[in-house]
Amino acid sequence: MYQSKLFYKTLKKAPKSVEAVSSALLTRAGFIDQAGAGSYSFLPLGLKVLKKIENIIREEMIAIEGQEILMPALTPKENWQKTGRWESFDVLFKLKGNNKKEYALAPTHEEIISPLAKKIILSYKDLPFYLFQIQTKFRDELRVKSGLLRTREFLMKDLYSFHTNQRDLENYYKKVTKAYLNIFKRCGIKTYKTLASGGSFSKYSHEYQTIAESGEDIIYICNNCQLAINREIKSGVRKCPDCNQSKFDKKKAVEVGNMFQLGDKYSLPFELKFQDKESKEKSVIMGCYGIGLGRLMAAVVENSHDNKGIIWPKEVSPFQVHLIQIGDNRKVKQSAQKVYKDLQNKGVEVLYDDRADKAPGEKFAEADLIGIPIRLVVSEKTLKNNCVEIKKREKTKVELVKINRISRKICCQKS
RNA sequence: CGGGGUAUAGUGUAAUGGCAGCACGAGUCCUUUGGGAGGAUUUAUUCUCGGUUCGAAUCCGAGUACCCCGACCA
Repeated sequence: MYQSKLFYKTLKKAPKSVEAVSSALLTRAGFIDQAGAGSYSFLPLGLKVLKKIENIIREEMIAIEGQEILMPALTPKENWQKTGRWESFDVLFKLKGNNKKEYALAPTHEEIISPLAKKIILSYKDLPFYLFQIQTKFRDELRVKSGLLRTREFLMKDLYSFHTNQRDLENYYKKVTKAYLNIFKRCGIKTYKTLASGGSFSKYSHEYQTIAESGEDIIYICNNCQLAINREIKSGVRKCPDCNQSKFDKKKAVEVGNMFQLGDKYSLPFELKFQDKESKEKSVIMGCYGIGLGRLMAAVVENSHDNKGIIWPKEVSPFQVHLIQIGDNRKVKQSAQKVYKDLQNKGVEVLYDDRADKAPGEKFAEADLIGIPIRLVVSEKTLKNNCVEIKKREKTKVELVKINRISRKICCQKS
């Protein structure tokens, strides 16, 4: 991508209404734009990151036999009445269509997926299965917060599992735990599995929390085994339920994912049943598992930045390489072009700062702000030695590499 | 939903009730090219509506938007 063509604009200062570090940096670097309270546009750079996160999640879901589907956001009132959530779900977006027909913009999809599953499940032979989608959710939050961390409209991965019994659910629950840890690791953040309230779903749930100053949750991390406990249930918990120790670190954190054992909570209202081996009718046992993509993206930035800007972890960076051309004479331009084409031909995603009218300082400052992990510089100075300069975003050390070796060097680092 | 705050150029900010200014950005021209470079020049319906006043960015009222704290929160 030629930077001269990229739809973006950087800001030296964040708009004054922006407070959280992640939204300040994402706004300043041209990844997102606020459309209103709790609603954001993702610009080309931001959408690239979001898509990378989406693909990581998709891969990990497929690896645990998840099958991708897509359900509607616009959903009929009757489904929500069946579970009582038309009234009890206080952030439900309700709207009226023609003929006074009422709808909910779905904040989650148990009410949609349960009747869907009912059409497929007849016998124990149809179970288990696992369905997920990556789709926009709507929640009419009483108060939005901290940029992408709490919005009214957000992309969410929601996975639902269907089982014949509790033990099978618990086994799958463990698999999802592993998949979640992979996802967060690949996104470059450390998360803590956190025991939390089940809300309206179940007695307990598990959340995946990452430490962040802008976070709205308080968690207590066990010094011994690293299990965390959400403040919302901590008052009743003196010792770590996993290892029985009682020393904890208290931290502010962002919840990037969660998991619930639903049991038959939604099977009952939707009469989600199957026939077992003895031809007896039983309720399907369900689990649900969510990850907020935009929030995860913001959490990555909360975790990984310095005073100059964002530092993207490799797998979620909008581009792998930021190629900067300094000076505009023919030799520099041709050499930079060649490096750009070589890398592209090898499948490396490159943002190429080809702008002739920008001073070097500005280009470097922008590159630091945008935060692509590898920076290459082609200039008269480097070309004297027939070289390209290479620097990692988080390091200060620069290195010169012969121009004909650079694409190979980058491709080696990739793997 | 309760409480608090803010609203001036694209962004950040100034202006006793008395000429709307500055910095950066952006446009044009020139110079410059290794850490947001320099010069010239251009760039505003002070959120909206109403009121007070000779005169309102400034005071008053209403509205709207956004932010923060709390409550709430799969």
